[in-house]
Amino acid sequence: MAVAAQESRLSAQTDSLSDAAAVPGQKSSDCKSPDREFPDYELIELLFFGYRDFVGEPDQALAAFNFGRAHHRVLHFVNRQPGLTIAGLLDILKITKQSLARVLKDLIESDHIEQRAGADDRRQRLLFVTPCGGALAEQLAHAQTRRLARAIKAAGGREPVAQFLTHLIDSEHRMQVMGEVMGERMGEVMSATGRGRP
Amino acid sequence: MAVAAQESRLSAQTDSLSDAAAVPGQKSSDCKSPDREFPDYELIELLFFGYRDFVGEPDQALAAFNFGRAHHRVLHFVNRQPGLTIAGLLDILKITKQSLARVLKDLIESDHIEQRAGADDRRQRLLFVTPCGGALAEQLAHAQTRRLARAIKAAGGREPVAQFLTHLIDSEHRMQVMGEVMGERMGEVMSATGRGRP
DNA sequence: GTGATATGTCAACATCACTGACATAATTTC
DNA sequence: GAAATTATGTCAGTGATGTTGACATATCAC
Repeated sequence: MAVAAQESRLSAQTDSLSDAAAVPGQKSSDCKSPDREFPDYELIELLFFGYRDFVGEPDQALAAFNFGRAHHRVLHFVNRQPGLTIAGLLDILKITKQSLARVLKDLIESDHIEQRAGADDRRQRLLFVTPCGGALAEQLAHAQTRRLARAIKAAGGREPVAQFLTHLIDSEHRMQVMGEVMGERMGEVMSATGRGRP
Repeated sequence: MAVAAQESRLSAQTDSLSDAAAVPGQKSSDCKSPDREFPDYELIELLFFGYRDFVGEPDQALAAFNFGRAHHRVLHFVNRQPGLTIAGLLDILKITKQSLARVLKDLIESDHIEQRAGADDRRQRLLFVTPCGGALAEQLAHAQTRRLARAIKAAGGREPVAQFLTHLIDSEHRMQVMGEVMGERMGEVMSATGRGRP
């Protein structure tokens, strides 16, 4: 009703902002100009909803311990990279020392993670999961793996999915991330006190 | 498209084989216990890092407006579903009225979103993006679309990715989400005052 | 010994989520 | 037409997670 007329008026003014503001119908799906591609709203939203459920499942399980998503991330990476240092963890998570300290304190007090002084550098606090923490980390990872397996099956293969996710990462970070994700493959056999990330 | 579907179906059979062989870059191929599968840490982490960068880019752009991720989500869905109601938005975002009220207030005061009384039910506040808000929403969506396009290219096709993300969603929610994501496709031609979500 | 490094900690603050309670207006129902 | 229901607004309080900046301590490296 009055709405369409209003928008027409408004869009007439904002001609300079042209394409973006040539709004009335929001877009023109009929004209598929190659220079001005229509946003891929579908995938944007599927990624939103998919990720939400993906992390929502662990979130629920962690709520029983009064843990949140931040605890999960710390527990996950310490489980993955035994002997990880504080600095290493900060570099992976890209959060501040204080944010980490809070959740790490919880995890240590609840006996899910333990610290040991570094063998070579005794300033460092090497982080390890306890049996209890390792079990929890694995349990959560298994649930997520089951979900991933289902999704991979629907996708028709794991490799396209891995490629997709890898290239969702900023190209500047990609190599660093790959190193972290794949790290265990290379330096698998290490002494427990050896560094997780040299 | 049809090609992708065919490929999915065809490769579905060989997947169990290829995956079983390809995935376990993680664990060694020595012990492949079927009951106790090794967690897919790689994908879990790629999803974490990939999603972080995917939402990180909009986050940066929104910081200039003193907006956060919550503002982005609201702006996105209102842009996508013109005439969306408060209740509809709450149902999509799965947050509380208060959480929504805060960011919505910001978006309305900054002239990115506007409200109008419902035509049939005047209790409802139908939400619309302003030209300004629509432009911002589109700009952000375009940046994310470029990133997705790159990742899709690496994956070798869009359909597997869409399937993967769709099946990452809890099966109980999937249909509802599909309805929201695909909604615009079906009820494309609507008057501006028509409901976004009947 | 001096300076850099790894970590711990404190105070203060912002964002985004939550709960519960209550108010208002419009619609629906009987 | 009164009563119940619905859609929304709003207030007060809380919690989780992130931020900055400053400062303390132990250890290493030269």
